[in-house]
Amino acid sequence: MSAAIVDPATFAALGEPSRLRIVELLRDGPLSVGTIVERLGIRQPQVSKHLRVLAESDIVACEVRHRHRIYQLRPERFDAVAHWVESFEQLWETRLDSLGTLLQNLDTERTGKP
Amino acid sequence: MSAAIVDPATFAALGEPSRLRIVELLRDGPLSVGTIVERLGIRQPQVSKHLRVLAESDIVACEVRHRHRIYQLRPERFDAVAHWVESFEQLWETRLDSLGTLLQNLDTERTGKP
DNA sequence: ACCTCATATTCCTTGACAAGTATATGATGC
DNA sequence: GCATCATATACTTGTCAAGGAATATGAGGT
Repeated sequence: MSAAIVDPATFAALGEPSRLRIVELLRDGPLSVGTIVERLGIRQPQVSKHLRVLAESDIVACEVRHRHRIYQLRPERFDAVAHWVESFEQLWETRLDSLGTLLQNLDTERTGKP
Repeated sequence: MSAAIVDPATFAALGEPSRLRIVELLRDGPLSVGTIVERLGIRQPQVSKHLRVLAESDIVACEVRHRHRIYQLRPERFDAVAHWVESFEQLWETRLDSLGTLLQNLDTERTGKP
């Protein structure tokens, strides 16, 4: 149980700004497509498309409710990501000094963009 | 402290398969570019480019070590992701039955990809 | 100064993906 | 059955990012 694997597609799905907004909206509870549309100010087709991507990554699930389609987050993927991150954090402590002061004051002025 | 925000760019960076592989390689410790190249079998220029993206997202840090450049993971982003995920997981328990059996046996045969 | 190793950068091409618009589906009520 | 509401899909277009190949940079050693 050392590895902790996560499908890159999960991250890719969350990497799109609008999709991340949708996910954060759904954190507070299930919502219909129409509600998401009006809350985020994105057009309905794009919302549907984004939800499709999220559904294909098993990040959300859909339930048909009367006339509406209610989308909700699925815990499994979040658990997977949680475990994945944990598998990294365990090592910070373990390795705090294993390589000495390899990176001590790493301010590393990073790559200047034009 | 309710929100827990993560830059979508962080997820986007991790969403690229090769980049995720690099990150997982680095989980076991800092590595030089050349080592990553030979371990993953990706060409050097792409590795450098991927590392650039990861560095711009503050996922990795670079240290010049003699002739080599040693890349290492930076804990901060992982902490951020960890908190972000936690902000979701706290709600699963809270809401376990709030909508009844909304998603019970959700096997949802998802959209068949070719 | 030159050569070489290690890595970064540029240019090019190609494929993926998101937004926009229009249209299709599908259930519901009349 | 027809109209309508809610949502999904199709098609087009523009943009951006990844891979490939070649080249540039830059530090070390001699």
